[in-house]
Formats: sequence, C-alpha cells, structure tokens
Amino acid sequence: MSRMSAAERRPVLIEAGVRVIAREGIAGASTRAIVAEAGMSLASFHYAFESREAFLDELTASVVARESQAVLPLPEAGGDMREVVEAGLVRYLDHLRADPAHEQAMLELTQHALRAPERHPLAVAQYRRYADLAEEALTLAAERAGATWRVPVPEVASVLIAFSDGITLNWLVHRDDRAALAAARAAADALSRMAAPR
Amino acid sequence: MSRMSAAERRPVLIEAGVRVIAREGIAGASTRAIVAEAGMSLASFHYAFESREAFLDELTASVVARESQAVLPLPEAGGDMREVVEAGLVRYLDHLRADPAHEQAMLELTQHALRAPERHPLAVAQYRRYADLAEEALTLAAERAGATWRVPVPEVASVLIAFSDGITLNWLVHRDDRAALAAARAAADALSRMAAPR
DNA sequence: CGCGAACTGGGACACTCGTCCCAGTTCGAC
DNA sequence: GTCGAACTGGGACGAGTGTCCCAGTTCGCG
Repeated sequence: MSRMSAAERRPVLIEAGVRVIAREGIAGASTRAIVAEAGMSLASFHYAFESREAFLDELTASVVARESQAVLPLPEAGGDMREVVEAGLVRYLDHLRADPAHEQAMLELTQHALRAPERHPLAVAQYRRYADLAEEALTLAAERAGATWRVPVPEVASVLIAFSDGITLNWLVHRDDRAALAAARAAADALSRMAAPR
Repeated sequence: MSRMSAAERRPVLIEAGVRVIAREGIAGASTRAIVAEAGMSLASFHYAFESREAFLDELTASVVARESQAVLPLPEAGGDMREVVEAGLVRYLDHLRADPAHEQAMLELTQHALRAPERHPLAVAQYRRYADLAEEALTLAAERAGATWRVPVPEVASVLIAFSDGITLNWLVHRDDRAALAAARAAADALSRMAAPR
C-alpha cells in the first residue's frame, strides 16, 4: 500500500469494513478480512485504530451519521397524510430492496452494540439519528399534506421507526415485496391517524 | 457428568445453549461455554451433535417450536377489536419485559440463520411458526370482539409480526415502556381497521 | 457373570483470532 | 542534504476456537 497518513487511512478502512460486514456479517469482519478488503497490511490497521472494538465503534458512528438518503427527501406525492406517509415508506422499501446487505449490516451493528453495556450508548445514538430523520420526514409530510400532528412528533417518529424496523426484518427473512407493501400501507394508515387536517 | 444417553443429552445441551446465548450472544456460545453451562465434558458435545452448526440449527428449531406462551392464550379482555388486539400486544410486551434476553436471543438466531443461504430455511421456519401463532391469536381475537377480518388472516398476521418485531427491537434499544405502549396502541389501531364488526 | 456397545474424560490437532514488535522505508521540515 | 517523525511489511505471540482421537469406564443384555 502506498504511503498514507493514519487520518486518511481510517475512512478507507471503515469503507472496507462496511463492505465486509455487509457481505459476511460482523463475525466475519476480522481485522485480517478488513485489511485484505482495503488492500493494506495488518500493521496499518492497528496503526490507525487502537483496537477492533474501537474500529467497530467508529464504523457504527460513521455509518449512522450518513444514514439519510433512505427516506429524505420525501418523494413529491400529493394527497392526504396517509398517502404521503405511505409514499415515504414505499421509498424506504425501494432503498431496502436496492441494498439489503446495508440494512442487514445496520441491524447487526445494533445488536452488537446491545451486547455489551459499555457499547449500549452507541445503539441509542444510532436510534437517536433514526429518530431525527423520522421527525424531519414527518414534519415535511405534515407540510405536504396540509395537516398537523395531533400527537407530539417525537412520539409519532418513535412509532414510525418501530414499524420500519419490523417491516425491514420481515422483508429480510421473506423477501416478500407484497407483504412488505401491505405492512407499509397498514403502518401509514396507523400513523396518519395521529394527524388531523389543518 | 453421570452417565447419560446421547438422546437425553441433546435437550440438556440445548437448554444450556439457550441460556448461554441469552447471556452472551451467539458469538459467546462456544462449544466449551455450552458444555461448561451444562456441566459436561467437551467430548460429550460432539458425541451428541455432529457439529456446532448442527447444534445451533437444532437449538433454533427447538426453541421456535415451543415459542407460544408469549401471546396465547389471549387475555380475556372484552371490547371491540382495537381493544382486544391492544390487550394482546400489551401481553406480549409483558412477556418481553419479563425476559428480554430470550427475545434478543431469538433475534440473534434469526440473523445468524439469515447469514448463510443454507440456513435461510431455518429463519423462514421460525417466521412460519410466528405466523401460525399470530393467525391463531387473530382468529381468537375476532371471535372475542365479535368481528370478522376483511383482509385474509395470513396477511393481517404478517403485518402483526412486522409490528411486533419492530416494537421489540426498539424496546430492546431504549427500554422505553411508554414508547412501546404508544407503538402497540398505534399498531392495534391499524390492525383493527382490517376488521369489520359482524 | 461376561461381553460388546455406549458413553466418558482428557489431551491434542490445526487453525484463526486480536494484538504487538521491530527493522526498514519514506516523507516533510529545517 | 539530514534528521526525526510517520508510516510500512512481515513475522511472531498467546489465547481461543471447532473438531478429533483414544484409552478407559460403565451399562444393558444374553
């Protein structure tokens, strides 16, 4: 590997790590597998990162930070709240179908963070980010639909995230687009009932 | 370890395996950790099971097979469909709160099964079992509420499972009972709208 | 009682893992 | 150009892994 500063190396390793985890899971993401994917030597890894755990923590944080293209911007669908929310969920489903490995990797990172108490804040931060995105999307949706949320937006967002997670997990198991769409429709229905026309 | 036939040993090892996975995750469920938990020697493990993977497969199947106390029987709540479904979900939440490690273990087993194509059928079977339970519960709920499902029950079940999964995952991250209840209420609302009074 | 099959414990194997070390190379600053 | 710091590759380490082997023990059956 040509010369490269530790600071430049970190993002390269993280990209490689994301690819390996998507392909093989966290269990398969050994330091050796990661440096092989990145095309560098093992020593470079521990020159750039203190440990594999520290690497995984930074990877999680970094991948979560840019988790935004999935839902936003909302597709420009008109209609009432139900339709707008459903369009948003359908858009998310498209994203999921386009890159299932990525979403599966996110799930695995969550579970990995859940396993050790000292990593729990990472999982919370991950979901904090999801919540921010969801709130933004929901506010936008209310604007589009000309409605207001009767329930505080953060609470609506929390329900939206729970629904998306469940739909994701089920789609990963069955790869059943119809079922996912049906669930998305039901979710949109439930969510839209937390809003009232303005 | 006192003398024991391979056939008797298998369930004992599986119980031990479930405890280890709940405590330490699949990654921590080494053959040595499992036999230590079961109080037997390493050789007994491979006398009873061909390999660790075969063991995990059988463990998954066995644990899924008896996954039923969580939802059924439905608590005897009267009321309309929304109330009955909500009561069922609340009951599931109680079960989740009582033994989070178990639900987390189930999630990990699903993801483990999703990782290798040859184990994918196991994940599907796991969800097939969930679907059966959900269908049973939904049919019972319709009876209780004196209503009928306007949508085929299997489809309602699939939505119910997606919602429960999502609520579970989010509760495992945040341990936020209020948020889980809010999501359960929203889910019950959406589901009940797939039924009509008889 | 005897005998063959079933089961046992302990040790060993080949391997992978995260991490570390160290002698070399390459760079930027002076 | 020199020099010190930054970076490199390769090899080694100790620990942990799944699996296997084998000499012993124990049991049920005849």
